[in-house]
Amino acid sequence: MISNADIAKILREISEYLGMESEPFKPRAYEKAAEAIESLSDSAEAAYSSGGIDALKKIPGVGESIAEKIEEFIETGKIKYYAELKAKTPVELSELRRIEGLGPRKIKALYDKLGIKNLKDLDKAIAAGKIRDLEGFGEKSEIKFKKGLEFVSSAGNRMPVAYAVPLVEEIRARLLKVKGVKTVVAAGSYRRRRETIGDIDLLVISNESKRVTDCFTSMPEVAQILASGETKSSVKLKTGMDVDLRVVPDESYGAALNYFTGSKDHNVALREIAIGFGLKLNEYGLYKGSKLVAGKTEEDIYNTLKLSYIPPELRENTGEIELARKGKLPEILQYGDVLGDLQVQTNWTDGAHSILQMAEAAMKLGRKYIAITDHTKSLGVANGLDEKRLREQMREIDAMNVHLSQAGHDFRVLKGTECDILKDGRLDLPDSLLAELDVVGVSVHSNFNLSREEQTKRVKRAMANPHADIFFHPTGRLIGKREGYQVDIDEIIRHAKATATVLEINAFPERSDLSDQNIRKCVDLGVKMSIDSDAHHMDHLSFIEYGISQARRGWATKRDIINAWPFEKMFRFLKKS
DNA sequence: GCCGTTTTCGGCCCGACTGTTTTCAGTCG
Repeated sequence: MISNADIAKILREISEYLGMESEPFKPRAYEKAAEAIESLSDSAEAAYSSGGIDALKKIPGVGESIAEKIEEFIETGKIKYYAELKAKTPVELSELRRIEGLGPRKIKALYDKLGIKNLKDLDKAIAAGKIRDLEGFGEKSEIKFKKGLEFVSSAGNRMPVAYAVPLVEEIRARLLKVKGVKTVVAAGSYRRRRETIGDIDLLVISNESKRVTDCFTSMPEVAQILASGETKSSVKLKTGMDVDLRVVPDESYGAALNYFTGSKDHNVALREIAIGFGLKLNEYGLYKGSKLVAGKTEEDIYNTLKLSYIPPELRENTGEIELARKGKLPEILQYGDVLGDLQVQTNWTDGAHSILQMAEAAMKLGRKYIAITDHTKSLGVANGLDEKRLREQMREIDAMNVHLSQAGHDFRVLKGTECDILKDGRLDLPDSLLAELDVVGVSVHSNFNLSREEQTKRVKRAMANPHADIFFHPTGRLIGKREGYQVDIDEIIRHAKATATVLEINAFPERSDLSDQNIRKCVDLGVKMSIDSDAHHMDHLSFIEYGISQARRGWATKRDIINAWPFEKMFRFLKKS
């Protein structure tokens, strides 16, 4: 089986090989095709097997020639054209490209002149002092590559956006204190709320860029200054994370924010539209000749380009621009739309706090309800509940609701479970007990290594149980720790439709499960979803916000998210099955 | 190599910074 990522990778390598020659436009074409394939929500291989080469050509950026190469790759696992390019310059591209400052042209020069094929060769050449004498290189290049090599091993991998928040806030607070600074905004993938970020992009509004830059590059977290100029500087932190800083004057705020938020593809598409209107868009504004026509706000820029405003979470050039042109962007879920939380654990199992503590914390956040969904008995490590303890917990919750209502709180605690799905797809609690609960979540916590077919069958059986309301964290992945279990998620989504099972958008940062792409599939099919914190601690309840981001990135509207509905409607929907 | 409310041919996003150069190519986002 060939994944979209595999196809994108080989197309991207072709692009880079072409970039080594003086090919002016082909590299861009391959690059564009790679990005399109990568952001496809469906498998290109599946598209090819049902629709042939014509289906491939429907992908934007894929024409006759690239479609043929993808076909060859799917059919034979190889692309001859790629092999020829690689034979000409047999280097480990993906390795060498991780070095800051090494692009296709320099990689080629190093290979041609010193025979450098990989990082090991590069290390040796540096040790022998060979780089500095090379034409087009020098002593500084040698030092830069040496530093680059040090960072490759500790290279900051992408991290869930939530985990970058404290760092971003700290840097923001620091820069805001610099004299002359009006605004500091984190843009880039942070603002687009991608599930993980690879670097941090900060935009500062100030007329005194020198002061800001000095403060920024001398922060204690900085390990290396990668660039430091008039308006732009860039550092690598000791953690391996890159942070870019851009300082612009007030009148360019909207243009700079738009430029710096990206995505790159979205920006390129906007600039092409600007050209169509005889305008030029850059980070300082939208220009007609040398006259500034928009730039103060992002809204101005979109409106001048005859587009409706596009929220940052949608700016990936995956169809949002066409819809904005027609004024038909979906009204995506708003922050604040989620009224309650349908997955919360307590100290009855592996959570840190009591039911009451979690309820009070949720009330403080303005929630109207939470479902207590502790683990079940087969999850021994979490001290999962058996029937007897769950019944005890249910009595406590009933009493608590009476107490809360008497105290005048418009808040409800729902009786629920995160019921383990057993190896054969049966559930860990008897149907008679499940029938008495308000919310039955089901989830996989064991037997991760089943085959794709077996795992899919197992989950489908659990979802088919008439008491199963929500399938929690449907793919089981933990970002940076483990891939999800093997499961046919498309089949699960179809099955969710057929059985009226809700699929969860688990907002716990390292889960972020469903992914935005899977959310969009659910939206397209009309499968309902819930956004839950999976809180094991009071502080986790606010993770809901990241789930909302994820839902927005998946183009979900209020209609798609059951806990954005009024309580009664949500409750009726759960109990319907 | 791709693409079309300006085009089936002739365009292709735009600018900052660095290092190695005496005016610019390469890299990056």
